[in-house]
Formats: sequence, structure tokens, C-alpha cells
Amino acid sequence: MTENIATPVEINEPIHYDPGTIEPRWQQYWQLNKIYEADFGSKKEKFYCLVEFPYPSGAGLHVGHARSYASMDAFVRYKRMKGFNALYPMGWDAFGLPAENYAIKVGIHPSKTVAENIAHFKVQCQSLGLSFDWSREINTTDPAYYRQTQWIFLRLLKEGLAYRNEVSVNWCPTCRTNLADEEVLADGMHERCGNPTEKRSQTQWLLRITKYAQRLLDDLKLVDYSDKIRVQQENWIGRKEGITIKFKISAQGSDVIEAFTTRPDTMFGATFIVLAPEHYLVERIMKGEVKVDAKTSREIKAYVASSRSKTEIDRNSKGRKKTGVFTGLFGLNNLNGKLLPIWISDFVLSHFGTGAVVGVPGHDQRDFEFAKQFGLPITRVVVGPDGDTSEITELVQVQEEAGKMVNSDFLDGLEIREAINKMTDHLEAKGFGKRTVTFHLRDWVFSRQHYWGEPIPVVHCPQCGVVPVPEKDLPVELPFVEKYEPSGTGESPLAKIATWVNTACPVCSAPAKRETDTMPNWAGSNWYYLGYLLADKLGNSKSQNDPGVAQDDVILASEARPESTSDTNIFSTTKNLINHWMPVDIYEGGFEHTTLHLLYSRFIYKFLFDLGVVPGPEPYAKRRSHGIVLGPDGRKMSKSFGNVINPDEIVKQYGSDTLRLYEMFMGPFEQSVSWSDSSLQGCYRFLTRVNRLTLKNVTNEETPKELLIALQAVIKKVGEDIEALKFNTAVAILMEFINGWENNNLKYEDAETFLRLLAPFAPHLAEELRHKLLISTGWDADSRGSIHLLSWPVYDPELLKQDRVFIVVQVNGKLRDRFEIEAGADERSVTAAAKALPKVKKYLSNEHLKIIFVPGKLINFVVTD
RNA sequence: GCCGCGGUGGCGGAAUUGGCAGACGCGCACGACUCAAAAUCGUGUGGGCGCAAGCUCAUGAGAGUUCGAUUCUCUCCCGCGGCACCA
Repeated sequence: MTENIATPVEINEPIHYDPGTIEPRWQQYWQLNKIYEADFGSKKEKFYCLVEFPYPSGAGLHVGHARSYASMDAFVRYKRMKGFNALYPMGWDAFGLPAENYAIKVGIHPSKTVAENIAHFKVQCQSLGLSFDWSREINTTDPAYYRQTQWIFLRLLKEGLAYRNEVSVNWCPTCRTNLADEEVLADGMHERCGNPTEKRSQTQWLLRITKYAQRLLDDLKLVDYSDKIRVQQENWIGRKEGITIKFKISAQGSDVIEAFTTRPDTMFGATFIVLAPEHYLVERIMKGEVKVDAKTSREIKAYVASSRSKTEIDRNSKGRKKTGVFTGLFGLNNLNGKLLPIWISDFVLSHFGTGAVVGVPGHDQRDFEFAKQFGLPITRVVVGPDGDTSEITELVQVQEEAGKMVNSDFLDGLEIREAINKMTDHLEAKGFGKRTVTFHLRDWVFSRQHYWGEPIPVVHCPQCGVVPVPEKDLPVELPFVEKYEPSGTGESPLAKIATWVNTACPVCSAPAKRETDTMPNWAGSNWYYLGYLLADKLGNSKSQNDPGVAQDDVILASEARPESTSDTNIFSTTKNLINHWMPVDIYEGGFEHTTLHLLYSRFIYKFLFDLGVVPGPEPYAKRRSHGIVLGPDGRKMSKSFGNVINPDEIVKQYGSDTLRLYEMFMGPFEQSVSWSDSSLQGCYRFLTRVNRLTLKNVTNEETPKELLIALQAVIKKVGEDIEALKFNTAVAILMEFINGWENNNLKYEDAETFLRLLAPFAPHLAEELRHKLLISTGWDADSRGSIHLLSWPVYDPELLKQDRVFIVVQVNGKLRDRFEIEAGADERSVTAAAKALPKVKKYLSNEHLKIIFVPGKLINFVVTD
């Protein structure tokens, strides 16, 4: 601890609990004494606690942020007291749609609104008394910061993981930009603005996240994520094993169709093949390269045209009546020499598998519907557990998982699982097919047609093509413009700024144009956990104009700067710094980012790992997500419902300690809970009582033994609960303890112990009361500094050892009585004592008696007549 | 349809290697203080029967395992979330 600022407590203040007075003065005290700054020169065990940094919206901090930040704040304060060198940083994810949309709405340039919003957010965070290390604050819109973001992009480009391609993308007409798949909700709505999206074909920058799909899946085993989060990522990555089967096309030279299936066991039940309208063979038919008769050709063209006119959501809606057209062509089923008619239908998706499906109408719902629609044959090849072998005429007879093979030649009699393996081996051995793994995950559409983002650092040269901006020329700064509204043409507003767009090719110096698309708002958050570690090198608000920062010091590049072995200061290089602090020990943030930011940043971290920048394959050792704070009416808080709780008002009325305590007490951390004003008041009452009891029920006489024992139990429980993120029960035990304090007095040091336990939850009041204790009693504590720098109390296990215990007495499993006996009493004495109890005695006949004895806990008499 | 999580008093929720169901808070009732109210403190508070001691029912429904089940197994119902014409 540095020099103490004079303790700002008056000894003769009234007993009344007045958070409005005490909170600001301690906030100021903490700030002046810099008590929450992580020590970057320390060899103490580190603890890196990360909460998702907010985008600084105009609405300010809401109670959901507060739940996350306050809970993790308690965790970090506890860890600090346990002796860890804790890092709990905060920053601003200020690029992207939300910031830009807000700026457009209020008609003020985003650079200005962002700065204002950040200032507001910061004041709010400080008024909550959060122990963030503000010396490491970062801002993704800071050129020194996004220089690194751009550098990562250049490296992705160099490694072939960033590429341009014409793809079908999700377009949000409201926000006038393209979106990644992850940004579109299941119902086709944009996750930000809630409006419907459309599909467009456009040349876009993409990141090859699919190359990392298997690792993103496998490495989930290396980390501790909540089940819900892990499963959600697994679903999104969507790995499937199957086989791609080849079909020769009849009467058509060398053309072959490949179809992916996860159920090769049913191949003897195949009766047709269906192609997506976008399938290459369909293209060839329409170009005349594959011959079909003129009438069929016209029908195909008409069908394809009508499919294209449909929206993606229309096409993908389940249960829609099947449509399609027959091509007149047939594919050869190599297994039995049967010819399968080839159809075209838009229920087949071009981007999954091979864009072609083998129709097995007996055992697939969609194939069944299609066969029914067009009168195609339906063959049964699986008999389910019900033993039904009849002809399949109803959808309900379509078997899915369990059953035995029939009508399937060499597979007959096998269980489905065995048949899949046998058929797969067979097809591979014969060269008819190839084992294939598919993923649901698709490449990440990484360009946005918006102003407020990191410029993509490349130049388009007529001679050289796409040329990366040389690293030394980073950052490519975002130019200031008056008009930044999206154009809606699919071109970024940057395209209109001739002075910025026109540049010289870095390779041949010929006139060239800058890339005008910008990066999505997820770009800056891909690596921000590293940004905090390098904050002093990145030019944050404190050192932005510091000329002492050398240019090459700010690049994450590691191979250019190998680990120094001669240097005795382990924190002397960027790489050592990263190696020391990474991975993040616990990362807390919303469930809604599970398949967005969380997945994206894992991908980028793996890429940085491959480059040698970071020490391991995973950025976050542990991930948890807080439940949503719902409105008092149980609905999601929303302006339109009028059920939004503003944390500023709560702080004003009850103080931040009450708000913090309530947000932790309201329910299990990962569960959604409705806001309740009366529960909030209960927390306020608790703090008021703590205030009164500490100032009145404290003496220099010994604490009653019973209360002292209870205090040991509280020390134990609060510590264990915080570690397990069970903040609600930690608060409960603190409340329970003071119920016992009400009619007793605590000795000074025991009262102080209690305040230490309270400190992570109500940091201001704990600090205030401890200082009042020191002053009013003259009691000599081991430190006159902040309570938050004291050690976490250690309980006395001897006191927790009970010498007498309560034994529960059951008869036939029903509770009949309980009695007290010395701990460690053996079965014989417990039995004797229990039998003697009148309430028990009357149920016991002397006949056959079986006794179940659980030492120290319970005895159960089982009367068996 | 597949997968995950959950269902406990009037309300939010406690309790898990299977051993006292309902901690803690809210709400409610009564009492103390007060001219009165608020605040505060105290007592009580799952349902039914009973003056009471006590008995009995009770953790979404039903079955099972067990001396004993909120906890484990099976079937089903409901809610929330993820994936989904994904072959």
C-alpha cells in the first residue's frame, strides 16, 4: 500500500447509515491510493478476471452490466484478500453498429458520442465502487489500439485465412450492411436491431474459421465452461460424420453426382436423387452442357428462377409443401445397379454437404414428403422396435434411430449402428464413396459496409490486385467525415471520400484505391484481453501522446522479438508479459455472445497461438455467464414495456452497496431473475443493521462462544461460496450471522473479521465501519490502510469441531425425534439413547429390529415384524 | 424433431458422494415503541386435522430402486434456451 490519504471519517458522525455520504468519499480514497491497480512487476500468483467490456451505448450502464461487474468484483476483491495479484480491467468496445446507429439517431458524429458515452459509463462504474484497474483502460477505436486489430488482419491475410469471395450473405436492410451468420437469429432477424434480414450475393472479406472448426470443438475439453455454453458452441460448430457417395449419371459421359449422407445404412432404400437449384449440374443443364429435352429445360429454368426469387427464410421454412422438377436424368446406385431419377428441389440446401441428397423416403421425413408429392416409390429397409414390416404409407412409420435392416442385401438383420459402419466400409472399399466430416460452422463474413469500424488495411491495385498495407504504415486511420450514414448500395460511406480512397499501390506505386469496407464490431474484442496487458504500450488515454513509446513496441509480433533469456526482469518483453498473464482465469459475460464473440475470440486466439504470440491454445480457462435481470413484471427489460430499472436511481436512493448486494443476492448467478424492489429493500435493511450493530454491539470483551463458532462457519462458507460463484448463499450466511449478533456483543477483532467478509459485497460500508471501529476504540489493528488490502480471514477448525451433535431418529424412515449426544458416540450408546425416547419407544415392538446408523447424524429403526 | 437447463411455500430462492425439506430474503399476521404513522425491534408464518401434545400430507405427474428419494432410474407433462427442410 502506498502512502495513506488521511482517513476521511469523522468520529462523531451519527449512527444513521448514509451511503450517499460515505460512498463517494471512499471511492475517492481508493482512487487516490490506487489500491486496485495490478502489480505488473510482481511475482505473486496472478489472477486475471475478465468481464465483457461494454459498447458504450447512449442508454448507459444497466442493471445487467451491474450484475456481472459487481459479482465479479466481489470475486476479485476476495482473491486480492487471498493474496493474489489480481487484474480486473475495463475498457470500451466502441466500434460497430450500436455506436454508429446511436450517433445517426442523435445526429452527432460517432467519435463524439462515443467519447461522451464512455465518460458517462465510467462515472457509473466508479459510482458502483467497482475495483477496476483504470490504469489499463483500453478503447477499440483508439488508432493505437486498432493498429493491432489491423495487424492481426494482415497476418490472417498472409496465412490465407482472410480472403475475398462472392458469397451469399445476410443483408440487414435496416442497418444497411452485411452480417455474419452468427449475427442472424434463428428466425432470420438481426440480433442487434431485431429486423428481418435478406440474402444477397456479394463479394466479401471472409475469415476461414472453418479451418479451425475441429480444434474449436476439441479444445472445449481443455477449458471449464458452463455446460450450457459448451453445448451451445458444440451445436453451432455442428460436426457430423458421414459419407459422400458417388453416382454416375446415365447417358452422360463423365458427369458424376456426389451426395453426402449420415445414413448410408439406408442406401438400399434410395429411390431418387434431389439436387439443389444452385447445384453445378443444374447450371450445366441450363447452359446446355448437359443435354435434356427442350420442354424439360424450360421447366428447369422456370423452377430455378422461381426458387431464386424466394427469400432464404421462405425457402428454409419447415413443413412447406415440397416442390420440384424432374430432370429426365438418372443416377446409378452402384450397390444394386438401380437407376435413381434425378430431381431438382429447393428443399435441398446448396451450402450443406454437396448440395445433392439421396432420397430415402422410407426413412427420412423430407424425402417421404417429396416422394408422396411426386408419386415416387417408398421402400422399407429398417424395421423398428414395434416390428412393423408393412408398406410405408404414413409419415409416422418413418423410422429414425432404432431398428434392424431388411431388404438390404448384406446388411439384413444388422442393427442400424452396425449397418452404418459396415456400409461405410463397403462403399469406401469399393471406391463408391468417401468418409466425410461436415460442419455447420461456416466462414466468417468479415466486412461491413459501414463507416464506424476499423478500415480493412488493404489496397486494390489495377496491376497488383489486392495488396496488403505494409505493417509499418499501420494504422490505416479512419478518416473523419461529416456524412457517415450507410449508403445502402452495398458500398461503405468511405467510398465517397476520394482523398482517402485514392492512394498509391505499396508495391508498384501506381494509382490504387483503398478497401472501403470496414471490420465488424467483433474485430476489436477478438484480442482485447491482450490489449489490457499492453495498455501502457497502446497509448490509452493516459499515454496517448507519450513520445517515449517506440513504434515497433506496439506490435503484437512475437517471432521478431524472441523471449529474452538474459533479462532478469520477466516482464520486460511483450511476450513475457502475455505468457505471465494468459490465459484469463475467469471470463464472465452474457450467454448471447456464446456463438459470437466467445467463439470468434477463441478462433483468433488459436491463430495467434499458431503464430507464437500467445502461450496456449485457449484464451479463457473458465467461462461463466450471468442470467438476465428481467423487469419486475418478469419480462425482458425494454423501453417499450416501461420496465427498465436504472441503476443510477437505485444508487441514488439506496447506495451502491445495496445495489451490489442485491444483484448478488437476487438468485443463482447463471439464472435469470426478475427485479424486485422489496427484495432490494431487504438488502438495504441488512446493511442498515450491520451499520448499527457495528457501532453499538461491539465491546472489548470476549465474543460469546456460540457466536464465535458461528463466525468460523461464516468464514468457511463465504469463501467456498465465492469460489463457486454462489454469491446468493454467501450473502445469506452473512445475513444469518447478524441475526445472532442482534442480542449479543462482538469483540472488536471479531467485528472486524465480519467486516472483512462483508468487504467484497459491500466495499464502502465495510471500509467505513472498519475505520470507525479503529477510531472509536483506539484498537490497534495490523494495518491502518484499506480493508480491501487486508488478508482474508482464516477460520479456526478447532472451534468448528462440535463436541455435541444432534442425532435424528427415524422409525421406518420417518422422522420421530432428535436428541443431543457427545460427538463420536458409538452405535451402541446412540441406539440405547434413541430407544429410550418416548416418541420413539411407542413405535418399537421388541420383535425384529434392523438398525441403520449414520455416525454423528442419524439412526433409523426398521421394524420388520 | 434433436440437444441442454429447469419445475420446491403467497413470492425470489436454500438443501446433492441419498439422511431433519423450506436456510436467507420478501410478503403477511400479531406484539413492543409512538398521540398516531413510518422506521426499528420482537414473535409467528407450507397444507390438512387438533384446544394442545401430536398426527398426517407435501419438492410438476406417475412408477421404480432403497431402511430412507427434492437428490438416483424409467415414463410422461410444463417452462426456458440452443440447433434445425442440415440429408
